[in-house]
Amino acid sequence: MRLSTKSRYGLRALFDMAYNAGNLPIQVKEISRRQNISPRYLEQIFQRFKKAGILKSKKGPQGGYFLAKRPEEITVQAVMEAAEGDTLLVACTCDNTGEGELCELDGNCVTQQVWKEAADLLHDYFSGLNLKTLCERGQALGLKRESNHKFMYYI
Amino acid sequence: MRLSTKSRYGLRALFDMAYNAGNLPIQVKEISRRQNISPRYLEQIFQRFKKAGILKSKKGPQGGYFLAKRPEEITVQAVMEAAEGDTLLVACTCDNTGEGELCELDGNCVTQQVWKEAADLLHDYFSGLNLKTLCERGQALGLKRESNHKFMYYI
DNA sequence: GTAGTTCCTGAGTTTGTTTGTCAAGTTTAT
DNA sequence: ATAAACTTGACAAACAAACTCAGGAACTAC
Repeated sequence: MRLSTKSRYGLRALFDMAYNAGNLPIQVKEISRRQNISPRYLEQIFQRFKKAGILKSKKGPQGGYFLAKRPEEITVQAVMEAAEGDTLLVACTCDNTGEGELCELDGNCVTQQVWKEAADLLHDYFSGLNLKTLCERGQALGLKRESNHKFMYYI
Repeated sequence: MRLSTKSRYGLRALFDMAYNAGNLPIQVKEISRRQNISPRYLEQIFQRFKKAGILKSKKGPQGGYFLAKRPEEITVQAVMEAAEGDTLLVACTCDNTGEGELCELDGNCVTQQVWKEAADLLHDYFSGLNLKTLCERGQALGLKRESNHKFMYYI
């Protein structure tokens, strides 16, 4: 039950954007440098976020990605769903490959309840968190913002 | 974030044992038939449970696996840890491959908090459930027990 | 038209799942 | 006692899926 890197990297990257960039387009290159994530891989993750309506993009110089909504409108739950794709939070409603019926027939699926309740637990928790929440936490922790980073290297 | 089949199959199998077999040794073959799980794979999972002190085994005819403790002493949490091995519940305390320090340096790990809290949530939930709990649930659902199943095929 | 980006497709590597083979131990029947 | 049948135990090969990364095409600003 490992959390995929898509979620971990993805959330870290989005937090980074909300915390450091605000609304401005920022390049994958920048984020990957700050967060130490493979740029190419991060691009893929961002594609998912784009399809999910979390990010928008702009090509060309001065281009990059930027948040499609306000930070408080982007929940961690939405990020998870976009990143993991299958939207299976904990994974099993006992229908892995159409074996769902069999589970019902057997009736032996108390475990299904367990996974369902666990998934709900996570769902509720993740739904209560959004990028704004995370930014506030970051500020509470005293995390440094790397603002105007673009210009630092041009002088 | 998919729950590995080791956990799903494993818990289902253990529940099956507690519910149907009681203390008697039961064969992998039987469980895999009832639960529709690949027998060889289930054996591997049971080896983990054996090492974790959840199951014991007996070879030869009339042999099989049986619970090493009473059902109420086997928590779902313990099953998860035994099945998943790495004991990583949600996976990331940000030290995937010794990159932990880097996360601290960056200080950009608000996400670490999030995963930690989510993991704790699951840990608490799973620790509150055990095989006896599940059996009671099964009974409440009116699941049929397949008792004396051995003899049914010998007449 | 040139440089800086995102976007699309694919390939290599790892991990998870399944199946196969044979050895070791136990019970039962002869 | 001895053989036969049954069951776990250990190892490894085959198969599938997912993770990770790379190359080049498409687009946009200047």
